[in-house]
Parts: sequence; structure tokens; C-alpha cells
Amino acid sequence: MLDNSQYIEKLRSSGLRPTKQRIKICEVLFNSEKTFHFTINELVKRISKSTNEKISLATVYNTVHAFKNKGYLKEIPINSDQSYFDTNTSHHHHFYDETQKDLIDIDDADVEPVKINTRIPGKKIKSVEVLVKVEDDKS
Amino acid sequence: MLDNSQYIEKLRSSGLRPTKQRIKICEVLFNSEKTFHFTINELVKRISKSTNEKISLATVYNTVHAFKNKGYLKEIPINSDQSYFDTNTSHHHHFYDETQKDLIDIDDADVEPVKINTRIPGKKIKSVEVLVKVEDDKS
DNA sequence: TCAACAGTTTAGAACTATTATAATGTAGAA
DNA sequence: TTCTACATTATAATAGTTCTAAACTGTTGA
Ligand SMILES: [Mn+2]
Ligand SMILES: [Mn+2]
Ligand SMILES: [Zn+2]
Ligand SMILES: [Zn+2]
Repeated sequence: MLDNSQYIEKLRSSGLRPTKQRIKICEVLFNSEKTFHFTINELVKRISKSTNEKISLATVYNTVHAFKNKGYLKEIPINSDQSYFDTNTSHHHHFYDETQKDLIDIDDADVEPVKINTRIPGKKIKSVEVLVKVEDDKS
Repeated sequence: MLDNSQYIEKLRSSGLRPTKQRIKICEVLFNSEKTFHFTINELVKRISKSTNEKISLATVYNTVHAFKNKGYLKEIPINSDQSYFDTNTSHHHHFYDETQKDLIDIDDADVEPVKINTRIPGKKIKSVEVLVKVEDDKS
């Protein structure tokens, strides 16, 4: 399969050997037209739907963390209930719909650059992320 | 004690009766000169240090959540390991020092207003929060 | 060809933050 | 004082995540 070569490369560069379980995880994560947000549980469900053989939770966690560390996935801090991940690794911000419990990308072009006029000595900025919480407008 | 009347009011308006355990929690949370960030575990330690009698974990959780719901505390999403809370309820943003695992306030005056040029139909904005992750600058 | 080995998957256990439970305690009203 | 509603507490339950150790697999090289 031609497509798999991309997955194999992603896995190798994350320090993982390309096994069939891991390639299946890649297919679910990176084969879709659009990027998406997910929790581990949601990802496991997606994987179950798209294959007969099941992949253990430990393998899913390990692979997701390796990709996150390599930068192929981002973790989005929303609350302390569960980890949210994002297959969109470009710089962008988020709406979080508290009614639907849904994360929505904000196109980076739709946000004016965030200017912070103070620094912490000896520290450098790794990321600047905006989280806009929204709820149903009943007015 | 004169000071306690403020705590009693905070408790009553949060739907809680002013008991001695809850007033002790208020003292630790709201008596300090400066505002601060904390996890539940850190709060429990602070309480232990400042009193002989111990207060059960359940009471701490319940009281913190009531204050959060009422708006006397804010929850700051950092990661999924633990909940971070903030006694500073004014509008402000944060540095998160990934090296020290430390949350630091950014004075609201030091951040230009965040402009978002898109909306979600039928939703209204509840909050806009900026999280700036920093790490040691070894350069 | 196939034994040895390094790395992988897996089920399940362990861990930890959080929430629920249910028995006991307590502040105030009557 | 007695009654009652609510609080506190220890402890259990829950759930997300990480760890473990045994079975498995793919590759190497004798
Ligand atoms: Mn929460
Ligand atoms: Mn995390
Ligand atoms: Zn996103
Ligand atoms: Zn703060």
C-alpha cells in the first residue's frame, strides 16, 4: 500500500516500529480528510468500528503519547476529566462549547496575534493558546 | 472575629452554612495577602499546616467546588493530571512554566485584548483565556 | 532452517484524582 | 432539652491513566 509509507515514516520518526496495530491507529488518526479532536476512549471506539481485530488500550495510549511527544498530535487542556487530543498540529486556537462538550478549531487567520507585554526572565515561550469557552445563547 | 463575617457571607452566598471547617478553608483561601494557584492536594497541605484539627478531603472538595460554581474561585485547565484552581477571580491570563510546573498570573494590562473574528451561531462567549507555556531558555 | 533475541502486544493489575455513600456528629430552632 | 436538617468524616467506588509481566512476533545470523 502506498499510503502506508507515510504512516511507517511517522512511526519510525517517533521511535516506533511499524506494526500492524500501530498502522491501524495511524489510519484512523491521519487518513481522514479533516483533522479532528478526540479523547482516548473516542479513539478506541473509532478504531473498533474500522477494524475487526481489536487493539489493546495500552497500545493506543503508548502510540498516542509517542506521537504527541514527536509533535504529530497536540494535547488540548480543557479540564481535568480527560485528555483531549488534536490531529491538527498547526498553530490554532479553540472554541469549547460547554453545552455540547465540543471542541472547535478557530482558524488562526481569525485571531489577531496575541500580544503579551511581559516576560519571565530566563524563560522562553513555547506556545500561546487561546481557549474561548462558549455556551448556548438564550436571549 | 471581624474578618470571619466576610467568610460567612461567602459561604452563605455559595449555599453553604458557615461551619468551623469551612471557615478554616476560607481563611487559607482568602486570608492571604496575595492570590495564589493551587491543587486540592496543595490546599489540603496548607490547611494542615495552619491548623491542628484535620479537615476531611471530602469537605475540601465540596467547599472548593461550591466556591468555583459561585465564582469565588476559578479553575485553570492545564493538563489532565489534576485540577488547578485560582483565588484570583479577576480576568487575567497565565504563564505555565513547564520546567517548574508553576502557574504565574499575567496582569491583564500586559495582554492586548484578544480579537476573534469569527463566531459560532447561537453561542455566546463565556470566557477568553490565554495560556502561555514557557520553559527554561538555555541559549 | 530455525534458534535466539529484541522489541511488541496484551490482559489485567496498580495507581491516583475525584466523587459517592452512609454512618455519625452538630448547630440551632422550637 | 429535644428534634431536625444539614455537615463531616472515613471509607468505598469510579474512572482515566500507567505499569507489569507474560505471551507473541519479526528479524537476524549461525
Ligand atoms: Mn473539572
Ligand atoms: Mn497529560
Ligand atoms: Zn484543534
Ligand atoms: Zn491566576
